[in-house]
Order: sequence, then structure tokens, then C-alpha cells
Amino acid sequence: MLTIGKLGTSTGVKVPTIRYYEQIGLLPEAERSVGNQRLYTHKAHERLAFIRHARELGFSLEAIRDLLSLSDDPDQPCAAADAIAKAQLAEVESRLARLTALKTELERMVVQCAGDRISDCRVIEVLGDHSLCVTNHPTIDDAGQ
Amino acid sequence: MLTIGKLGTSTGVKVPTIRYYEQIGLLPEAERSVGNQRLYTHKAHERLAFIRHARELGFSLEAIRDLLSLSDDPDQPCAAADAIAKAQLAEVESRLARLTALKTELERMVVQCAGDRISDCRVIEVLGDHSLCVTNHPTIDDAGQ
DNA sequence: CTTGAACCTATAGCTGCTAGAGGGAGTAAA
DNA sequence: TTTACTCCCTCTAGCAGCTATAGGTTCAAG
Repeated sequence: MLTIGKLGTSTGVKVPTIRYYEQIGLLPEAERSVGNQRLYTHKAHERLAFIRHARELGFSLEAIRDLLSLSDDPDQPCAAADAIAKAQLAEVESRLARLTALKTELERMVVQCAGDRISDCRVIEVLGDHSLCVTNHPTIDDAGQ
Repeated sequence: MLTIGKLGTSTGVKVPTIRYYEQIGLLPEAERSVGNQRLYTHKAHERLAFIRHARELGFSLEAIRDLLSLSDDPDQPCAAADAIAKAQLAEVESRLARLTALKTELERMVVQCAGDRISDCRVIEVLGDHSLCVTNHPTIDDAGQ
């Protein structure tokens, strides 16, 4: 049985994050020691490693919740898991496309800026005027992703 | 003078967002009509367009705050603006690299999954075991970005 | 037996908005 | 003038996915 701290270091997940996952029901409630400290089994370790890996691959906690409930049910068809992974792939591909457009604009901006005063600064100028952009870069909702 | 609604439609920024920008001091407090409604000048329109464009290019509100105060000061050297843009470019490039690694893993996962039961599902299997990955894909902090 | 790290709960904060409640203002027709 | 309608106002709470802080308890080592 592992304490929460050991579980954290062995999975690379911070302690408050583990407690948070328990709170939102992604991890089951842990057993407790006599002194009320959480104790984790090998199974919990596996489950947390699964969650972390999925987070690293960009899956949302909601998607992970679904994936976990699928993995708890080994006789189910795997089409649903497949669909979640495909959706995530599509999401990543679209982010890639948007980021590539951003990169183009930012490079142009930085390269062209030769002035030494703000008044001739290409960066400031381009930001003030979208028509100076070559690509139809993403709208606000997508840019931060 | 524009009402907040007109300003919103003409810049593509939602009304509550404009109020939010005012609240956090990114836009100056607007003049008010007799009936206490916000009224915007052409200058405010330009400033908001600048903000929106910078957001589209992925700059954080903090970075935008700095860029705006630079652009308010046309005699300053533009090195600072340049540095912010370069940092943003670097950020975008690193996100691109990380997302490309994710894409590789997700594609492998999806392509290899030929089983029809969860018990042979490649997606679930890979998520449970990072060593099945070919790349050293991002850590958790980066994946969602 | 004391120190100090690791644990506990509960609450608030982070970014960048978005949604909702509950009302006032402005315009145009009936 | 009343009604109807859309826009506007403030204030508060909520979203993801944590992270930080406060104030207290437990555990292992020396």
C-alpha cells in the first residue's frame, strides 16, 4: 500500500492533483489508514498512470472518464474507445493546422521588424491591422488551444 | 460614438468580453451616455481590434497589456515588442513540436486498433502503458495547450 | 520526546472568458 | 400612451484543470 506522496512521485502526478481526481470521481475513494491517511493499491497506481498518460496525450478529463469506464468492461466492443481516440486525433490535427498558421504570421512579424522605434515597429503595426496578415489565421476561440 | 453592441459586432468581440477587458484594465473606462450606457470612440475601436488580433495570434492578455503600453509610447525602442513577439513565436513552435508528437502517438493508436473487444483494444492498452509509445511525448503541463 | 516532513480538510485563486438573474434604457408601432 | 422589444446595466457564479494557502493532524526518525 502506498501513501499519496509515494503514489505521486511514482506516477509523476502531484499530490493535490490526485486528491482532485478523487474529488471529481476519476479515482475511487482511497482506503484510509488508522490515522485517516489515504492508502493506494497497485490497481490505483495503474489507474492513475492511465489517467496521466491520457492527459499527456491531450485527452480531456471527460474523455478519460469514458475511456476508464470502457477499460473497466473488457467484453465491450472497442469501437467507442476508438471513436474517442479518433476525435482526439482530429482535435490535435486541427490545432496543428491553426498553430502552423500562427507560426507563419509571427515569423513574418518578427523577421520584418527592422525599425528601432515603436513608431515603425512591424510587430505593433501588424497587430493593429489584420489585413497585413498573409494567412487567414484562427479566430480567438482557437488560438489559445 | 458606438454603443457596446455595435463595437462588439464591428470588431467581432462579444459584449461581455468587452466589459471584461474594461474590468481588468485592458480597455480604459468608457464614457457613458445620460442613461449610463457605454459609448466608444474610434480610438477605442482601434484598441479593441488590436487586442483581438493579438488574441487571435495567441498572445496572452498579459503580453497584450505590455504590447499596448508600448504602442502607446511611439518613441520607445521596439526591442521590447520584438522580444514579446519572439517569445510568442517560440511558444508556438514548441507547442507545434509537442502536438506533432501527440499526433504520431494517436495515429499509431488508432491505426493499430483492430480488435473488436476492449480486452484487445490497442487504444486502451497504449494508454495504460507509456512504454508502448514511440515518441517521448509531452508531459502533462503542455498537452492541453 | 521532540522535531520535521508528510498528511488532512476546506477554501480561494489562476486564465479568459461565458452564462444567468434581475433590472433599466432606447426605439418604434398601435 | 401604452406596449413591446431589443439592447444595455451590474453582480455573481461557473467552465477546465488544476494550484496555492491556511490551519491543523499523523508519522517516522533521532
